[in-house]
Amino acid sequence: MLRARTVSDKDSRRQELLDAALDEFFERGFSAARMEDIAKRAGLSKGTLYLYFDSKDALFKAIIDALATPNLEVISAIATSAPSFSEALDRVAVFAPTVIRTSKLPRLMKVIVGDSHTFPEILIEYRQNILDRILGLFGELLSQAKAAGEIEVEDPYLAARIVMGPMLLSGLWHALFSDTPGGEVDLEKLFRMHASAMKKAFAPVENSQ
Amino acid sequence: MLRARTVSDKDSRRQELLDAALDEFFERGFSAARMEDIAKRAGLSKGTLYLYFDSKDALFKAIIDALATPNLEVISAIATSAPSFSEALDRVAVFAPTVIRTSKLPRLMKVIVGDSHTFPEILIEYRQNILDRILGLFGELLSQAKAAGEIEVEDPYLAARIVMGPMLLSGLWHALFSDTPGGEVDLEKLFRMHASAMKKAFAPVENSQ
Amino acid sequence: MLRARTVSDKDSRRQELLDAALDEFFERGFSAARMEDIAKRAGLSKGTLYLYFDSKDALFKAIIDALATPNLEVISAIATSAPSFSEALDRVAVFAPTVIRTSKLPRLMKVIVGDSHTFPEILIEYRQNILDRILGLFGELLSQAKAAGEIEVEDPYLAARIVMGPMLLSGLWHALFSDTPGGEVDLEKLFRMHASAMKKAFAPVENSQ
Amino acid sequence: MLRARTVSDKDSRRQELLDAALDEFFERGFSAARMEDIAKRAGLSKGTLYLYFDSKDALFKAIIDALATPNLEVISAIATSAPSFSEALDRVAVFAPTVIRTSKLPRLMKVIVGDSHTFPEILIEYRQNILDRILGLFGELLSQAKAAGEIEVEDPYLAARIVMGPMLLSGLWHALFSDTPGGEVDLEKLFRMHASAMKKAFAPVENSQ
DNA sequence: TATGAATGAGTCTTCATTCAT
DNA sequence: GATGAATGAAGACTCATTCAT
Repeated sequence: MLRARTVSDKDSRRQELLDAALDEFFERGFSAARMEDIAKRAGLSKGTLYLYFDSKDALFKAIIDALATPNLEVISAIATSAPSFSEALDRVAVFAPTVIRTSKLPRLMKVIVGDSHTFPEILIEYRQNILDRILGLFGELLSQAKAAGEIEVEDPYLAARIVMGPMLLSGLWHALFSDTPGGEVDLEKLFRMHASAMKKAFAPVENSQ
Repeated sequence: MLRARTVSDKDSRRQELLDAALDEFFERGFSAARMEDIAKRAGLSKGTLYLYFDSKDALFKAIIDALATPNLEVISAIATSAPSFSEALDRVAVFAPTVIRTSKLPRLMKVIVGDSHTFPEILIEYRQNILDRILGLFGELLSQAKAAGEIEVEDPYLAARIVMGPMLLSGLWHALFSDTPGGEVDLEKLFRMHASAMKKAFAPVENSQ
Repeated sequence: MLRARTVSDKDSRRQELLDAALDEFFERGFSAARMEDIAKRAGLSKGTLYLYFDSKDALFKAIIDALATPNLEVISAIATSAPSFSEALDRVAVFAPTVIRTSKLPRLMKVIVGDSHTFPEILIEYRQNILDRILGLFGELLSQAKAAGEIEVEDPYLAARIVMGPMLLSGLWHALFSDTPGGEVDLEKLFRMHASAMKKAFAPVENSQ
Repeated sequence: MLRARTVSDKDSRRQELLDAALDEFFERGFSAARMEDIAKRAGLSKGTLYLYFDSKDALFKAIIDALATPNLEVISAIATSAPSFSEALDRVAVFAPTVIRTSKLPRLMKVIVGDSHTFPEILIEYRQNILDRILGLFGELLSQAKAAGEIEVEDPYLAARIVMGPMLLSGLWHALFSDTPGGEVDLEKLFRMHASAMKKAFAPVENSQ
């Protein structure tokens, strides 16, 4: 392989390694993934991989770091920019299928679920920094919608789990089964139904006298 | 260790090994789990473990076999015995927290998600025999409720994923985080809200003239 | 298995175990042979085998002991009872094919060649007590025939190796190849030719003027 | 250990490993030989051995492959280049002692006899490709000599076994006993006698009127 | 920087041997 | 005496990591 001379060369090579690693971790699991395979997948040799990451552990952590924040931001953008709960659900219905199909998020979810045990402290950190944040955003959204009289809900932060549940299910399902016969799901239709269902689920009770 | 002489001795020892294995696979992942640790957790030696299971692979498959069907049946019982969709949701609200807290199902879910790659064929089989079945049961339930005019829903079998989503989320969450500070969730409240939300989500539109 | 009550019961059971062990050692080699398989082959359990032989090593040694002397005696009988070298060869021609085909000798030869390294001291002992003895008997036979003017030979004890060579070859060949296609040898014909060839090989030079 | 960088470095290291493996297989038998000992004997570590051979099995097969053909060729050269049976025997008398004392052939013979059971298919192949070929060469030699009136023999291809027998005996004997007291054999003398004995054994009957 | 040869700790699996029943 | 469950030492093989080139 040619040498990476410039800083941006190094950055892009680093990124290729992260991508390759996520793929291998996803396909084989952290323990079973081989450093040499990761390097090869990125078109490099085993030794070179170690110029970029000190260890397999470091590689794992780097993946989490590299993906957690951006993903959080995307989701955050959807949740916070929407003027209403209803509008947020519509945006989810539009974006979720694409995110599930094209982003690394579903693969990352699978890796985190599957290999979390390797670094318990990372798992806790991840939950606090990412998952709690995301649930908090949706909880906040519901909370504000409730305050605005848009919806009626007992505990907005718990309700966020009801809203997010189908997304997790769809993401993991896609990661695990999308390429097996009978494993395809019509995500567009599903999330259209999801938006509509959630709107009705939390709609204020009509007291129309 | 005392000797297992009778058939039932051997059965119970086999069961202890399966339990120990699920725990180890759950805590460390299939690859990283050590046969010796599994044996020790069951109070036996490495060699003895091999009297009961031919290999690590066989142990993994035995876990799936031993747990898949019973779990399917429990869920099936809830879904099919209910006289209505509404009643089924109420039952889920009652049982789900207990199942999530006390059964092996959440740990099994985590293991299957995390180590699915080890035996791709098992994963597919599991999806077809268990997951598709469960989703199918709920889909059927929704379908019948729709036919009975109890609910209004575009695609009952897709809607089943909306209903199941929060269960998966709660199960995995419990498996991963229930023992970490801040990871507890009020499952009773959550599933009460879930039942109520789902009832409203698919309630027929009131045409109140 | 029924208990061996009488002394002769025990003897015959011991013999069955020795036979089974020779078979397994022959088929798998000493290292790879499993005590359990030996026991099963004799219709007994692993534990019972240890009532008769203290260890795998002891079993190996017992085989040598049990077979070495009788075999030596049979050969000795042929070599010493013959009134002449010529007559001895004729008897070999008659007996060798049967011995090769039906006795344990060829299998024993293979085991000794193959697993001798396990017990170097046994190998040396075996050479001295059995092989040197057999070669010595034939050497003696040749020596006497030379003294009697029946044959002409430079070194009778070395010549014995020329006479014995084809027997070893045929024995090992039979042990290794007799049951594979194309591995059969017409032993009767071979040893008839052998007898005739050896008679001529060592015949005194005719100085018939 | 220094690194093998060039192709020829790797070739020679491979050869060292083959030599070490033959030694270990010869001394301990295939089953009992330890990969680590083989590696150490070649001055390498266990892991490095696996860079050159995929498995213990592969190592065994590689030994056969590496030695079978060259040995066949040497023998073939002696057998086919001789102008007469008599001349061939004289050449054998010259070469056999050296081959037995210095080549790997006797050790290989012992390994093949002793560990044949490990790979039955290799054994059959070896018999067909090497042993049958060698016996065939000598058979052919005898056959031509017979046609030329040099010798008189009923079945030249069977007679080859009579000629070869002492070579096998001497080879195995040397491999097993040459380094034990009393195990030395005067090979030069033996093969001189062998040549002379075989010439006489198959000499045409003098019909001297 | 980049490479891949070398290493050895770590893990699955086998099996001789023991011993409770 | 007979059995086979239990044990743990031993060995094949893998792979993260190092480092000479």
